[in-house]
Amino acid sequence: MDYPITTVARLAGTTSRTLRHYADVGLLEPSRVGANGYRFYDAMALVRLQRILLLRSLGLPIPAIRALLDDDAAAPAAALRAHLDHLRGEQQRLDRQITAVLTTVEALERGEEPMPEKMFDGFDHARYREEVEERWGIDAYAHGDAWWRGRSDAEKDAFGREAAELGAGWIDAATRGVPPTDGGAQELAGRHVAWLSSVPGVPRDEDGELLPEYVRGLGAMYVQDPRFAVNYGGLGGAEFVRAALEAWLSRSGR
Amino acid sequence: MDYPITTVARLAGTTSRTLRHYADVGLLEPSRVGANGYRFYDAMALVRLQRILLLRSLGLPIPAIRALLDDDAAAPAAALRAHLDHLRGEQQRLDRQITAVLTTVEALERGEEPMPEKMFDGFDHARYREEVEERWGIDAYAHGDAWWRGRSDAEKDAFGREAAELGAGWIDAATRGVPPTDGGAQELAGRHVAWLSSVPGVPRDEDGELLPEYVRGLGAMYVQDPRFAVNYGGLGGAEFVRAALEAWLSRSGR
DNA sequence: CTTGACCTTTCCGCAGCGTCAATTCCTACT
DNA sequence: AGTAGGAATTGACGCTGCGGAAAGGTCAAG
Repeated sequence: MDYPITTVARLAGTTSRTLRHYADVGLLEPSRVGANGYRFYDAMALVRLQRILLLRSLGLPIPAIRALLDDDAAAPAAALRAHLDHLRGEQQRLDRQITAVLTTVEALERGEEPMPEKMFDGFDHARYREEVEERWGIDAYAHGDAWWRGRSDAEKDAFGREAAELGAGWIDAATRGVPPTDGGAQELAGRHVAWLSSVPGVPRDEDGELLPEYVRGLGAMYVQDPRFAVNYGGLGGAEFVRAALEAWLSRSGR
Repeated sequence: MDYPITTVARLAGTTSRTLRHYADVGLLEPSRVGANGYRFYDAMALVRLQRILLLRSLGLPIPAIRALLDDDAAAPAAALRAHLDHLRGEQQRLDRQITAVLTTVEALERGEEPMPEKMFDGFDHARYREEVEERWGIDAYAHGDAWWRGRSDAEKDAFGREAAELGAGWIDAATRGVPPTDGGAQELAGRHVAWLSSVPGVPRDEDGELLPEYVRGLGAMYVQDPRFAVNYGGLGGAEFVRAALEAWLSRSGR
């Protein structure tokens, strides 16, 4: 007792194309193939199909399903838990992406320029000040604009160039796969802080050192706001920068 | 002043292949192409690249980015809000999938059969009873097993056949795109309730009618548990069934 | 015998690049 | 000038899970 392909497809709520595909990838063979090449499926095949469709509705990839169904020693619960971890990872990624889109949309609707204007800048001036002041409540850049306009073109260029070099260095370090505590990354962190420190008006302690809170706040901002993250190769790069800055702070006695 | 492709890729935290791909799909053309075919990018191209990478890091598809950057009349905020809706939809889908995987994993670890055993059944007996009792606290199937074992093979077959026909009908209705309040769907709902009602031991009121709470609970269970949803073509089908049952209940005076 | 429904295989398409492969180009060193 | 080596180029295939179209067999009914 077996049934032709369309009947099976209707019964199981899928398509004949899918059934052929499953046969192609060795996931579900028809129980019988007529002399004319027609495929037929019996009860056992239907049970297997139900299982396949269940697992696919849970999002498992086809090779995982094959392993689960074919390997007698396979532990379904363990496989599903692993899949669950993967799904949770996706969920977190989505969450972060949503907040990133949201901050960008809100900035846009406040009338801010959402995208970098100055090449190699990585340090868009007005934007930077507004963000820092609004979000972190720090009176940085009180005289920022005046300072910037007071620089010579060569000085502006040098500042921008260092920004670009830092960006490229961070991107390189982040994609090389070394930990943020790595020597190279820590050197970058030092340079980054020095670069920040070259700006007058940023918040400092009595010794003239940047406030660690300020550096931490910037790190958080790099991660949260894609308009900054883009300067470090995207979200992953920004997270690397934040971690490296954090490590640098704790290593240099906060 | 322009830069070769690898330099630009490193600066922007991407790859030369990606830049070529963007040129292929008309998203970012190099500002200059040497006589030898080499690509070079100037400051304007870099700015555009930064914007592209920012938008991609937000998850926007390439055609949307092209529309945003090329169409002067495009409203970036609106596009991003639309994208946000899409992301939220994905998030909800993920949430539901995660709970589905979780219920399956938990059932598995309680030692239950996670997958359908009886073809055309859609009504696995022991499972059904356990689920209903455990989850909905209803003393259904008090005599269920005895009743089932007492049936003749022909009766079992008829019961299973009706289950299969209902399943196929639901799948068909759900994929046809009609609303759950549609006449055909409502007729299915009626048949479904009658089918459920043919089982002794299910909870009823004084008139012998199924308790609406019981029907509602089953509808919720079809949606939440993929082991049931699979009988209705997956999550979407199960949601259709739940909605149709709900509508049927309210139309038949609760 | 023809129609029409259902079946077959085969191949392109999709999103966004990664990853060869084969080839050419530029720079630097001898 | 020759040559090695690094960097660039253009194809073209691969991946995921099928959808869909083309071109053609099969089968029951009229």
